[in-house]
Order: sequence, then structure tokens, then C-alpha cells
Amino acid sequence: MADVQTDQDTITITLPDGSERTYAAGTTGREIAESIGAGLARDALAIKVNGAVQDLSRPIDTDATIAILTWRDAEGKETFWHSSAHLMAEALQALYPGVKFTIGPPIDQGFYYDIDPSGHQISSDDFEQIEAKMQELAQRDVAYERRAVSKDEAIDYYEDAGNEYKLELIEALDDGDITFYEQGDFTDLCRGPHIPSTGRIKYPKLLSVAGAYWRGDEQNPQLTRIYGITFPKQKLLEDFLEKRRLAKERDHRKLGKELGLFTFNSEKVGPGLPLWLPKGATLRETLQNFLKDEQLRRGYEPVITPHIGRLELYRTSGHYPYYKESQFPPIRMGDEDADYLLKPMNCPHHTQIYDNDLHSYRDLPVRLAEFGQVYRYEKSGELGGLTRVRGFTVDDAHIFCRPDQVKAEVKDAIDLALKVLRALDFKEFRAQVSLRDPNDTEKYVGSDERWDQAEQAIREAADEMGLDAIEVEGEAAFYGPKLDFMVKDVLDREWQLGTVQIDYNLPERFDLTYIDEHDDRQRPVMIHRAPFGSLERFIGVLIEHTGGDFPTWLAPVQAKILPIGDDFNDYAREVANRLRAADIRVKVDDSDETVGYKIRQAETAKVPYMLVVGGREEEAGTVAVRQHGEGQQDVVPVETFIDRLQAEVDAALS
RNA sequence: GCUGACGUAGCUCAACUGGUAGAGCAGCUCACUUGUAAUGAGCAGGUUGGGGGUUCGAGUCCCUUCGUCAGCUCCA
Repeated sequence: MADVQTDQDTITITLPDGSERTYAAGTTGREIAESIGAGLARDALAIKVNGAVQDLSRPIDTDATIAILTWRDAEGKETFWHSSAHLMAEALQALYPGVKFTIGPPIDQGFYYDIDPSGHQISSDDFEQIEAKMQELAQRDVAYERRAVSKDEAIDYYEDAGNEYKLELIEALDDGDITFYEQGDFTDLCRGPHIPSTGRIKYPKLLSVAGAYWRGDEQNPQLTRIYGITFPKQKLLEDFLEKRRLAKERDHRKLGKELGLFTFNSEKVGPGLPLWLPKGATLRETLQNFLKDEQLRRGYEPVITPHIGRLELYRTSGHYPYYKESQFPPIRMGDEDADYLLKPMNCPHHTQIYDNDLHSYRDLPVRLAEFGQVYRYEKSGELGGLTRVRGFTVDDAHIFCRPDQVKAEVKDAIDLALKVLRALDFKEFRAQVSLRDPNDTEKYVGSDERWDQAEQAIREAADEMGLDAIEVEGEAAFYGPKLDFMVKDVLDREWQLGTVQIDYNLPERFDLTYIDEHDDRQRPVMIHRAPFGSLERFIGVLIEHTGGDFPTWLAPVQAKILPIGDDFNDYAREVANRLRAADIRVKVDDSDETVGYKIRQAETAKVPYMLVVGGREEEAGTVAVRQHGEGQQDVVPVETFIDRLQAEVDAALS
């Protein structure tokens, strides 16, 4: 279909390397690919013409800059998976007559299709059969054919099919802008583009089935969503499955259990309420101490507030009833005419600490820090491991400052967050600046002018700190813009960890003030910041990031002393005492086991250092050092080992 | 909360179409006294998540409830 009529007989095509080639007008992408090379033609999935991805079969009528897309291009993969969604739909149509198709887009890793099963029940047990059908269909290697249809034609087609979902989609489309794609017996309303033919899709794998609401709205009917992924080569599928297997190995829920860090085992305690075991608590306190020290150096002051507060506090702050649904219900005592709320946030309490004193502009900023435990009633289906819990700890601090100090404070908060990420070797994270939605300024508190200032401050601070932050409009909280650090877990799910948020709302609501140089009362700006975010979530992601091999400074047990026999238990204990005196976390394995067994135990527990001691060591006052995962190292005096370990810890935290 | 899957010893997992709940590891006891990733033997360990039902008989089938997982929705 020639959209653009031109008088040109020939067209000039510019390739990604900048070279130009001349073709007859109407040459297709496939022909261009063939003219470049047989290999490229074989791998070609789609073509990008002046920035728009389209089918290889479509003729090109004008001069254009093009790129032939293959599996190596993100857009090539996207097209491949989109076409795979159609192939899966064809298989489903063959196996489950009457199912209605809605939407089936590609995603980061594969694709899904939302269907109305129309009475069929599809479960993961059926995956093998569906995959087999997909392979069978793919082997027929039929073309994906694009067909422009009129709106009436499209409506007729789906009225015949009785597919109200597609009709709803067509409703929103303009006549003349509607296309069907067909492959084999399957026809789908689709914008495209698609790969040339089904034969490219050789290795399908269905991943999961779940409910999803039509158009993501809880009020709408629930559809069945089937997730899948496909590959052109077996090796790629195997690599993908291997990666998933490895990810499962690193799952923090599994490692948390194996390493004895935390447990959710007791149904009596309640869902989403983690119990920290001694080793996990040690790890967590070590992390907290690291941050406390860092904060002291940066002028933060510690505060401590109770776990509950009067409901009135949260009415004033505006959190209640706005977030009523995700809070534990208020507690009412019979003899007191007031309700109490289990605190969902620390900030209201902190405002009251600020308000305990009269503040001069000279005193600002005031930085109040607390590891504050908060409680939120997350929906049951939302809970998961440590990443989503109902009771968690925020490494919260609230900075009360003058408007002219905002940028410097945001910069310091970013610096602190970066320090934390660096100390824990997080190299892959994303920084996101969330701004207000320019089309819906109604839902935000505070004047436009203030928002402009705040957004500018946060943007400049991010920029000056060298952050390559992406900006997203409409993601800001109602009270101010924010900057978040996001990190992915082993399953590639992205979690928000650290955050810096500017807030003009709470100082207003609590009528917080400071006295300026003209003896006038002024409103301070509040900055919420939490470099870890939630300790629980952070540690969950950290476990997966390290695979349980924590850096020495964080390891719950840093060294385990392994006497080779009972005769050396005393010496082992003596060494342990010397290490403890140097603040090293140490355990002695004085069980009746062989050294080989003790080593195995320590290795599987991922203890960084094993110190084997026997007669030779006792006589010389030494330890035989074995490093986790590295095997036997050397035999050194106890003091040397202490010095080394301390140097390692200092280096990691500097 | 919704849809689906799952729940057997502390952990990891067995138990054909309904027919006496098993194993390895961990634990305990005893022996061994060990030199760099599992010493040997023995013992103990369960109302098969809870409740109800069908059946001569239920880990297995049905209902219900709690929990876990995946996804949806939401997230101060």
C-alpha cells in the first residue's frame, strides 16, 4: 500500500552507517535487506524507516533513513514477540474454540495475550499442549499479512465474532487507520508491525497464567492473561531458562531461609510480618550503624518516636483518611475519647519534634533522623518476601530548611544515597525525577511558583551530582516532586529503594515556622529522604544482589574458627576472644566433626573467613586462613589477620 | 481484594488410577579426635496447614478457611 504518492522513480536510502544507496521507488524492506546481504535478509525481522518500525514487506516510496531490525535490536525483539503473541493466539483459537482475544502486546521479556476464555479453563498444565501447537503452526511458516480495512468492515468482522472487546477498541480508532493482520486461520485487529512469517518463531515457552482486568480496571470483567516468550534459536531459550534457574537460586526468600536471616514461617504472627533471626538482625543492625555514622557526620540528629499516635495527628497531616484503605484500622480505648493509629509514616511525629522549639533561620536546616517502624495494611495479594511487607522500617529523616537551602540539602541527600549504593556495590540502578502532571495541576497542593522552584531545585541537584536521571511527568506525590532510586531484583522486577522528596504540604498543615532575619515568621520546607527506603526491602534486594555472599563488613559472622580436634578448642576460643576484642564477629565450631565437615558447614553458610587451628598454629600463635569461595590462603599471626580484616572493612566503607 | 497454582517431618522432596505416610539432610545418643567442601552406627521425628464432607477406607475426591507463590489492581 503506497501511502505517499511521489513522482520519484528512484529513492535514496541512508543506512545506519551513513552510507547511501539508490533503489527503485516501491522497493520493499525485504529487498533492501537482500541487496545488503543474504545473512541480513535471513535475520531481518522488521525495518525502521525514518524512525518508525514497519513490516519488511511494505514498499518504500520516498527517500529515507532506514535500519534493518534483527533479533539484536530491542525493536526487532519487540516485533518478534508481538508476532509471537499472534502465534500463541492462533494456537489458543485452535485448541479452545470460542475464546475471545483482547490485547496481546510484547513486553520486556516476551509477551502476553489477554483473552476471555469464554468458558474454557486454561492452566499451566495446558502450556505444553499450547507450546506444541505453536510449534506446529510455526512450522507451516505462513506470512503475517497486513490488510487495511474500513471501520465498518472491522466492526462487521468483530460483530460476527461476537468480540465486544475488539469492538470497544475499534470504537476509538479512526476510519482509514485500521489494519488487520492475518496468519493462517488467525485474523487480528492490529497496528503491527510484524515479522515476515511464523517460521521464525521456533522455540516458544509459556511462562505463567494470571487474571488481568480488561483495560486494567477492577470494575471490568477479569480476563485470562497468558505470559510467554519465544526465541529464534534453541541456545537463546536455554540461556533464558538457565538465567531463570539462577535467579531462583538467588531469591532472597530462599537464601533468607538457608542463611537463617529471617522467617515468615509462623502463621500465628501474621502475613507480611517478618521475624528477624539473630543473623539477619545482626546484618540489619550493621547496615543501620553504617548509616547512623554517616548521618552523624552530615549533621543529622537522632530522634525516637512511638509506634502509634492519635488519629488526630494523621488527620492533621492528611494521611488519614486519604490512605485509609492501606492502614490498619484505628484503635479505640474504652476510657478515652480518642482513637489511635498504628503509624503508617514517621513524618507527622517528626513535625512535632520540630515544633517543640522555636527556630531561628540561623538554626536551619534541622535534620531529624530515625529508623522508624511503620505499619501499612498491604492487600493480601501484594505481599511477597521482604520486598512487600506490612510492618517495615524506614531509614527516615526529615530535613526542615529555608527555601534557599533546598537544593544544597537535596544534593547532600543524593550524595548520601549514592554513598550507600556504592558501599554495597550496586552499580545498576536508575534515578527517576518525578514531576507533577502539567495537565492536571488541580491534584497538587502548593502554588505553581513553589512547584516550579522545587522541580528546578531537584533537577539541578540531580544534574550537579552527575546523576543521569530520567524525568517522569505526573509521578510526583501530591505534596511535592521527588527523586527515587530504583533497583531490579533477580526476577527483573524494579523496586524503589532510596528516595528524596520535597514537601510543602506538611509544614503548612502543621503550621511550622521559623523566624527570619527581619523577625518575621516563615514557613520551612520539609525534605523527606531515605537512602535505603525500607530496610526490609533493601535487604531483600541486597541478598539477591550479593547472592548471600555479603561483603565482609556486613556478614553476620565474619570469621569462623575451626579447631581440627578437641585438643585445640581452648586455643580456638582464645583466638575468638582476641578477634571479638577487635570488634570482629566470630564463632567457634567446637563440634565433634572432621575439619572437612566444619569447612563445608562454614562454606555453605557463606562465612567470609575460616580460620583452621591445630597444633602448629597453637604453638606459633597463628591461624590458617581460608577464604569463602577461594580456598586455603596462608598461615598468619592472629594480629595480622585482625589487621587485614579491619583494613578490608575500612576500605569498603571509605 | 481478584484470577490461577500450590501447602506431606526443622529443611529439600517421595508416596501408581483412593488401600498400612517414606527418604536424604538437619536434630539427639554413642563411638571416632580428625589438617582444608559431608566419619560411622543407633534413636527420635507427622492429627499430610486448620475445619467439615463423600467413602468400608482420604495425603489423594468435594466444600470451607488460613498461608505461600505468579500475575492483576494499588502504593504516602
